[in-house]
Amino acid sequence: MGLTERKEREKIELKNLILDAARKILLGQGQDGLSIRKIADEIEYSPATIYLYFPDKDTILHELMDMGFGVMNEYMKSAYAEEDPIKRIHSIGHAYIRFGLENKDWYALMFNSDKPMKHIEKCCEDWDQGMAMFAFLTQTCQEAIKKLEIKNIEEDILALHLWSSVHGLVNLYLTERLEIVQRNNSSALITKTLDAIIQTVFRK
Amino acid sequence: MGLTERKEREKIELKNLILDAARKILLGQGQDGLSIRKIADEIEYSPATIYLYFPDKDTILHELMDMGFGVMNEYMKSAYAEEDPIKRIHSIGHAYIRFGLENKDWYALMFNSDKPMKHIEKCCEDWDQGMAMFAFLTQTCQEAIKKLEIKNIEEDILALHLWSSVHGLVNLYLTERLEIVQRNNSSALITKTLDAIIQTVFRK
DNA sequence: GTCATTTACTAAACAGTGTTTATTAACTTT
DNA sequence: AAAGTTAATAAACACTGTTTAGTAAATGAC
Repeated sequence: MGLTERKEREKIELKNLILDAARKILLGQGQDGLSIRKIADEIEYSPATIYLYFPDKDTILHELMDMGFGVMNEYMKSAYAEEDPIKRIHSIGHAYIRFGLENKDWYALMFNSDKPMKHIEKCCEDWDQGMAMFAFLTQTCQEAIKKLEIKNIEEDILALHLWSSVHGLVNLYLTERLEIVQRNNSSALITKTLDAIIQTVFRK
Repeated sequence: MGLTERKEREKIELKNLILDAARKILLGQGQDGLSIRKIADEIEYSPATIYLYFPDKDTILHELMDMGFGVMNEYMKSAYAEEDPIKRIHSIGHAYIRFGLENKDWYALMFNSDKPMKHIEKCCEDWDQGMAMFAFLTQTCQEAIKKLEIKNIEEDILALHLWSSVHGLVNLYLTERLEIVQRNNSSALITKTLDAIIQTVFRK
């Protein structure tokens, strides 16, 4: 039965070919520019073929989302290695922002788009990589609170404070609201603001 | 020349009819569900007619955005009246969040959609209502910093800190990332987090 | 080797989308 | 009444996600 195995392999190969083409189009033309027909053109198959490998477009977007978390993890590597919890929070924050600013399309897909989330609702898959990252932040917050002996702050509230701040900053930047409100170098402004936030939170 | 005046009036009336239909569809079916053809159906004209009154769909979205700021200003009214700067920041924050959670479609259009913004680029119109609101927040931050004699914080950095936090919270909620990370009552969690943020920022 | 079955793929269609163009019908002015 | 202007539209163009019916090739059984 060596033949069926080869078939299996070829099926997976075409699946990857589709995802690869989708990734290329996403990064080149954004989520709005990503269509089933363009993927089909790219891999030189008919649009209908794609539906033999994926039930719908949302599923493809969800798979791309997972790839995006892979990219983000690269940015987080040095943060994962950091021993000191406060420095680690710094590192996580800056990595998060750098990832967001440098990967507009990945970011939008992972943190703003509701299409892959609707797919989650339907198919019971979860947002596990996002949850894992938030769990890591919460863990780090707990360590930081313990180390600095901060009172009256729960770690998950602090984690959410930090996450929403960087998420807000990245979103304001990516949707161009920042540069409208403040014309000068908004990318530098974000970094400065993040530093100020962390300083405010952990000041004695 | 009373006739031409009547014509003018009728032109404006149809323009308002279009915007009214657009608003109705936006609130009923979201931005994705809002199409030129649906507007045309609603007002019982042909789709092409709409293009006699608006150059493109983005312009309509931009006009809706302005209407959205009108709705938001209602939420902000009590905040505008508040004398004490710290209480005012509280009030602004809660009004912002309440508006966001209760008006998903307005919020997405005003603070996330890039389509009305692209229209701004093309037509040199600005995001004046958004800028005015941020200016009010910055002004309030300045007053608060002065009153509490806080050192080492610039008012615009603080304002951006607060804005990005609530913007992030609202977005995480609306895109359902919050309820995935934290299953229980995420609306209450947001309020709690906002209170914690303000407490952290203005603690002695 | 031939025939039946399964597999892989696609052309065409459906119902949508924003937008443009040519045309018609009605109203205004001379 | 004729000419000119204006308001509205039908139809088309180039897209979108998705489904269905049909074809051609590879495989399995005899």
